[in-house]
Amino acid sequence: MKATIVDVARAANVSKATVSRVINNKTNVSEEVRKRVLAAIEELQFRPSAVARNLSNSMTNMIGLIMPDITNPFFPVLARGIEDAAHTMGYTLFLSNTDNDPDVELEYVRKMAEQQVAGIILISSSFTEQRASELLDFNIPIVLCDRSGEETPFDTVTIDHYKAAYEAVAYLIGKGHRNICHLSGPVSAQTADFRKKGYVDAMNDANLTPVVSYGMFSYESGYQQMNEVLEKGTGDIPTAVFGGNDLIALGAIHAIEKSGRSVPGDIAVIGFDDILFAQMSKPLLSTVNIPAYQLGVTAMKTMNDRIKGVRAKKKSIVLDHKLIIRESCGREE
Amino acid sequence: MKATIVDVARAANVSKATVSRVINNKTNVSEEVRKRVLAAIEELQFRPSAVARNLSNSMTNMIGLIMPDITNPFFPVLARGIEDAAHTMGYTLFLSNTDNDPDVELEYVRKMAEQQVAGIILISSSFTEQRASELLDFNIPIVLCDRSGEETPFDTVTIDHYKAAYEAVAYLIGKGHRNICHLSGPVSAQTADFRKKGYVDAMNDANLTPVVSYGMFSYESGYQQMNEVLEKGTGDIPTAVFGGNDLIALGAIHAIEKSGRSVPGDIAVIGFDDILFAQMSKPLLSTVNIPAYQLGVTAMKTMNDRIKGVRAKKKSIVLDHKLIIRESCGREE
DNA sequence: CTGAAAGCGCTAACAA
DNA sequence: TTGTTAGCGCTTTCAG
Repeated sequence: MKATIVDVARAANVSKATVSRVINNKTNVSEEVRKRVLAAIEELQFRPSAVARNLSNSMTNMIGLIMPDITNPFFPVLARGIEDAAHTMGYTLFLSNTDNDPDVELEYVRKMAEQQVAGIILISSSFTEQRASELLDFNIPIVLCDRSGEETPFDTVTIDHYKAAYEAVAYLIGKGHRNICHLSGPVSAQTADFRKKGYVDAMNDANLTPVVSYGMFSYESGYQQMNEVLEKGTGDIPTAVFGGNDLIALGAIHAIEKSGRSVPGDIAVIGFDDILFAQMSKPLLSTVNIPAYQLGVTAMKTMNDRIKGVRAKKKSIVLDHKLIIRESCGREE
Repeated sequence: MKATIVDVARAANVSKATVSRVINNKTNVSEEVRKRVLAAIEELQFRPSAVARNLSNSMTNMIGLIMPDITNPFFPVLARGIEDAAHTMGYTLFLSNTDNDPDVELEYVRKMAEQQVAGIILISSSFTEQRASELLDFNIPIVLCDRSGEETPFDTVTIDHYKAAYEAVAYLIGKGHRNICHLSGPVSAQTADFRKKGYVDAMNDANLTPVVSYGMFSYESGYQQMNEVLEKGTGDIPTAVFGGNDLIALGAIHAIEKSGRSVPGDIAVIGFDDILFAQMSKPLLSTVNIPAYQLGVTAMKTMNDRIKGVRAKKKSIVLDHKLIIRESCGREE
């Protein structure tokens, strides 16, 4: 059987309270007694039960992280940022994947609420008003990450997807492209939607006609979407493509090259996210860099402030993105 | 304030015990009372505290996952396998990254032990005997994943890194290569070591001279290691390279091509892991496929069996790897 | 079928 | 400075 606080108390010939005091580094314990207790702890290999502490404090140091899919190259970096920050702040992190299924998402929120997590960092794909009110019912700190929404009641840490997309497309337009198509992610995903809007507005502002195709945020989807675009006939073939994320862009490049065309020679391609592989592909992928790690760290900090009651009113943080021009859309002159 | 079991009991006009019975689906509750309680639960939005339950049961349903770095493309898939399995089995998963630091690793084990996790799935870089005995002291189920060791007292789920490496190198030799170098990961990593041994033995068995360089399991490291090899002078330049993992192999390809040589024309390259990018790179990367997802699922199953006490004696599972020939080492004739 | 009561391991007044 | 005593919210005998 594992040693408990009573065992230690007995061994050190003190009360539980005293043992509690020393393991919590309270000052009001005589040096002599403290030593005795410490010795007993060492002796018995005593390790205080977080469960019992949590119950007693009616407060845990666990944070729930709910994200679409850790397997998507963008998320591990984000998760790492969160975990690192959580660790240094003394929290422990729960991981879960929703595959963008709202029901699964809610199930996880429920599960984590039962675990009495101190807070939940949510990377929700589709964030509706109804969902917001459901979440509010849990009465637990939530910070939305990589999803914005002035309209939500929660703290928010994200980048400006709309603006970033607008800039990427504007860049393409600036390079002389008139026929630019957008290979978007799923309609239901908020980020996909924001990026699409940025694309559409950039096109409209330049008096160009937006053309968007919807798919998944994956390499295969990008490949397939691009193939469909390519099959439309010579006249309609774009000179530039804006991918909803890097995976899509990479898949598109594959399709383009397979069709005998070159990137950026025949068709320029630009992605979104700046995942690790964007710096390894051929051609090197031009894309919009999102500070994923920093996003995670910031989200965790925001969460901690919220938990510690540092601030009462909602906070919306928007980190900076950056257009990264590499090879896939033609180098800078 | 959140509703507790007493609130429900009061509202339903029954005792806590009865409420407990219904939330645990015990049979000995009359239909009428059950309904009344259920109504009260719904009414009060009651959600049983896992913390309290855990304390009472002196057993949690949390599993700790300790891995080097979720940011390394191989791990997210593994983690996903574990998480999916954990979820369906009713467990909740803690995530942590050690960066291969044994001290950090131990710190996390300690932390998770305090959290009273039901078990720990450990992907340990360097697994010594001393570490094994330290771990044993925690007296908590541990399954080693992707790390083997007949010599450890723990359950183990892995693939045969040695054999896989041997086969990859033998394949290269079979293709006529005599001068094959190995770009290994860090000496301290067990997997790197096993793979290196497989390489060395394959070379020796063919009366060839092994040449190995050590680095990190990263793209940059592969790039740099390959550059060093290339700088050695024309005579020593290998005709084939075996990368310690895919990232290294990909980095090596970059270095090779940058030096004006071609892959696989001048130098054949083969990697290890079969990460997502191996199927997207140019040339497509030949590599050894590790069933990462399956590894995760199996590890979690093994853990569950252990926790449930299905078996007492140690279990060592070795899953199958598979040599995947794509483009980077020359296509099959 | 239902309730009373003890206890899981720890913390936090309140006394001494 | 140290000990006593209630709980924290739930499960689980043991009676009835």
